[in-house]
Amino acid sequence: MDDITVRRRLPAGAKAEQRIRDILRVSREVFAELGYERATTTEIAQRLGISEATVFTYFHGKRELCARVIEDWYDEIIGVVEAGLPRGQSTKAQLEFYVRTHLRLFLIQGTGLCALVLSEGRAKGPGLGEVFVPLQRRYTAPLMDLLARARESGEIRADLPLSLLRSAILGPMEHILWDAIARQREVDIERDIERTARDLVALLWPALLPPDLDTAALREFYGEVGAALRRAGGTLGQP
Amino acid sequence: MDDITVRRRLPAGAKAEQRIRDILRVSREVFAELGYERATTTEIAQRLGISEATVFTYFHGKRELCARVIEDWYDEIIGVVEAGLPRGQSTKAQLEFYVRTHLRLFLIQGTGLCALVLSEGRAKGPGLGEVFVPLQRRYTAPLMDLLARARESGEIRADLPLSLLRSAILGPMEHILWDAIARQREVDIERDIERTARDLVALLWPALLPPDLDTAALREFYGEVGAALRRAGGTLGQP
Amino acid sequence: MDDITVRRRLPAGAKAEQRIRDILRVSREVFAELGYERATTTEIAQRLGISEATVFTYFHGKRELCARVIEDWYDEIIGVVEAGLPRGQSTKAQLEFYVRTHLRLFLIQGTGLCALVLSEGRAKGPGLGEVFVPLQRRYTAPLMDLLARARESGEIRADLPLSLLRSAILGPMEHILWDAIARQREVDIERDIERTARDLVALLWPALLPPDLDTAALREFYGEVGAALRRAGGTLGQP
Amino acid sequence: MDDITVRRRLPAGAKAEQRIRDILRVSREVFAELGYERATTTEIAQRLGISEATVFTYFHGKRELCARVIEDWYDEIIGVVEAGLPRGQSTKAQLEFYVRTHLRLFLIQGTGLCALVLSEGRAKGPGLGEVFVPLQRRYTAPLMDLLARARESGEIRADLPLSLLRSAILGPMEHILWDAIARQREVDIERDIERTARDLVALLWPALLPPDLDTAALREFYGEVGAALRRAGGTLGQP
DNA sequence: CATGAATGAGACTTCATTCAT
DNA sequence: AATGAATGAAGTCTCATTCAT
Repeated sequence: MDDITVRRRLPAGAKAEQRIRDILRVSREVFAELGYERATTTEIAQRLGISEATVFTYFHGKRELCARVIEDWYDEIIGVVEAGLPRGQSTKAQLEFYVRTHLRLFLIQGTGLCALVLSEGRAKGPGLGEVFVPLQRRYTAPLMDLLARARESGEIRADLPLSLLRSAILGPMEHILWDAIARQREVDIERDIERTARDLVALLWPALLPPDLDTAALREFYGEVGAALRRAGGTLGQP
Repeated sequence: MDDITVRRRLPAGAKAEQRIRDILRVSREVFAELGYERATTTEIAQRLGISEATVFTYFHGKRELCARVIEDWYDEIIGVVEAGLPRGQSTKAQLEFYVRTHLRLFLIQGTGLCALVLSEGRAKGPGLGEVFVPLQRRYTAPLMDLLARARESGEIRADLPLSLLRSAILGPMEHILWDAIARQREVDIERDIERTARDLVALLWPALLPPDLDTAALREFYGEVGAALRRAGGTLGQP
Repeated sequence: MDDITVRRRLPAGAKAEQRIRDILRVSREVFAELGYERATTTEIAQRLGISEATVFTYFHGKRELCARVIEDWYDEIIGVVEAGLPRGQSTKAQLEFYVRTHLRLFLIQGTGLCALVLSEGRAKGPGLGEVFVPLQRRYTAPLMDLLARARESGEIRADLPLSLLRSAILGPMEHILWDAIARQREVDIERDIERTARDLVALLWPALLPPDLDTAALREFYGEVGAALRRAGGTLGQP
Repeated sequence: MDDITVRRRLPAGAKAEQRIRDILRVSREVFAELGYERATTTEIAQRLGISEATVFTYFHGKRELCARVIEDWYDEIIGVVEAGLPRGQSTKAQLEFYVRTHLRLFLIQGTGLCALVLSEGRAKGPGLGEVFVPLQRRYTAPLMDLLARARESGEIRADLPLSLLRSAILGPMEHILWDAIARQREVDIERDIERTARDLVALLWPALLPPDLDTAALREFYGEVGAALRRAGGTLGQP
């Protein structure tokens, strides 16, 4: 549609890349603070101490710029999660990591961006909407994988759609974040995040477990494993 | 402040009330579709087939109009919930009603408005923010009451803050809605809503119950052993 | 020009006249307070507690209304001056009356109208300008007559254009009024007016007198008249 | 207050300064012709053959633009007067210079601006009023100084407030200007100004001198007797 | 490459005025 | 006669975007 118009080639090179990084960094701030519509190219250029025209030298327009900001932000989050997820540990531990990491990343700078995504993701007209779907998919992929594996092994319940489980985890997180923003409490974030993440997983964990396991069966299993452990302990020493 | 100028008296009659209703109805649509900034008074007037000036005859400005739209929408939701909540039935049944009602109201038209509230509620400067706080409180009041009563009677857990429980219920709902919007599947909504509401409560219900510490610990142990076994299985083959 | 458009007939009758008087009274206030452009038909109607449309039932438009307001105001002033001017007394006394009367009429309500005339009288486009010239002439006529008579009798100087003398009297009056408005001192107006009028005439009077009369000749004349008076006094008694 | 939004940095260069001068020049014309309210940014832009937006690139709004126009105009007048006032010469000569200079400056372009100041200086609300008070003071300062010095030396009368003397000089000037505008006679301005200035000072000068009480009283007596004689003459015939 | 400068398009808003009732 | 209701026309102002230098 629009792409009939000829687009000038954007600059490239080491210096150019630094420029681009700077513009993206500041744009992220501005879009996060003000949202897409209220953010202005003027503001971005001014915070950088450069001319507005320069911004347009490196990006084809406000929309593209914003799209890049959001993509980069997603990439960052996805990268941190994929790099740090303690795959060796228990599902619950991985879940806690996931929640904690997200809360931290969002609270530090991401709430505005979160709002940005939420509100711009739905624009009807010539909005940013198209950009989001694949990003959203990549973004939730680690969590979906985690849940899928846990379900295959029977560790978590299989009687409900995975997407519902995902919503039950991401939803509260977002809600908590909005609440935090609304209340402007930015004090003692670190501590709060730790505790909130632990509390939230503690709260949700029972919801994820298979509902049909009988306490009696559990006890029996517990007893048997204990006995096996004790027997092995005679040979191997305490684990 | 600057309002030395006298404002035209608003029309008030049977016809006028119909006009106001019409304008509000269409404005709700437009704001919901486009958000505050992208929505234009021109669009609203055009959809109604009236002059823009007429809109300003009934509302003092875009902001006031939007505020009214949001207030009315909240009022609607609050009204429906308060009127229909089956207080005589079990907590779980009430919760199901609450979830079902919200999903329905939001899906029918409210998602855009939801986005509106979410994104405008945080606007700096002379935004709509001030309007929202009390509305938000009234809006969550029925749920908070429900939870508080259930907690006093020992029916649900008391070891975590109520606000967390609230987030664990409202959050997933919003997330589900966003998901639905993003996917544009508006087919078979009625059936979906019924099932989704039932599923969601089924999912969350165990999370709300007081943690039977024994059972919980057992379940966790069970899960962890299973996981360890699987991990080892990768190396050793099935035992 | 504009008068090609058909004008509806205006209402007439006793009731109608009262209406017209009311509208004119309030319009005068509003125009005086706000000036032509900032005054609105809305404001006028609202202060009267009537509908805007009613104003247009009695006047063809804002412009005509304002023109009537100004005409009536001029008529008032002219009437008061013509009725009260003490023609039997000395020129100086008449001048004092003229100045005092104007200061009072303007200060009580006229300053806004004065501003109105001053600023609207000069509008290039489709302004009110045409209305003013004849009014201005009628308005200054009493003063011009007074000066003309005094000049014919040799009482005041004949070496300068009458229009200059007129400016030397009206100009300071307006300047004093502007000053008073600017300073917002509306305290003790009555007393101030009295004194200011006396002072101003005292100041200007020497300027009006013929400059060439020799003090010596005056003294001689004085002596002769005095002698004549004394002689007559012997027959007639003290005057 | 609401100025959270960042304002575009104003251009600043040689070209920019020329632009600013052009805009100010034309704006002065337009405001002078039409007054603040009737003047439009559209008109200003059109006369310059530029886009309206360009005007707003250099000035933050109509009000600021108008304020600048008036300030510049005051500065011009003040500058010319202060630079040219022949302080070495007689008080009367200085007064003549002052009057002549003002008449010239005002007649050439200033009458509209004079009206602007007069009518906008009194606007309620967030008008231009605040700008004027200090300007007005600087503007009248040279005249006030001149009068004060002359009074100290006993050259002019001390029995009336200085402000009255000032009004007696500035007032007629303004009145003469209004008159000139109203009559649209812009022919032979130079010659007219010279003569009018000389005449006006000739007229007012006696008013400023200390009242030689004897002479003044005599003149008054003379005038009154003459008047009485004339009046009686109407009845009695010439004596 | 960077930018100063300009602008088209469009937003919200006001208000005198008309007309059917 | 009075008015409720509607509106055309116009005004101020913003901002993403372009282009010559």
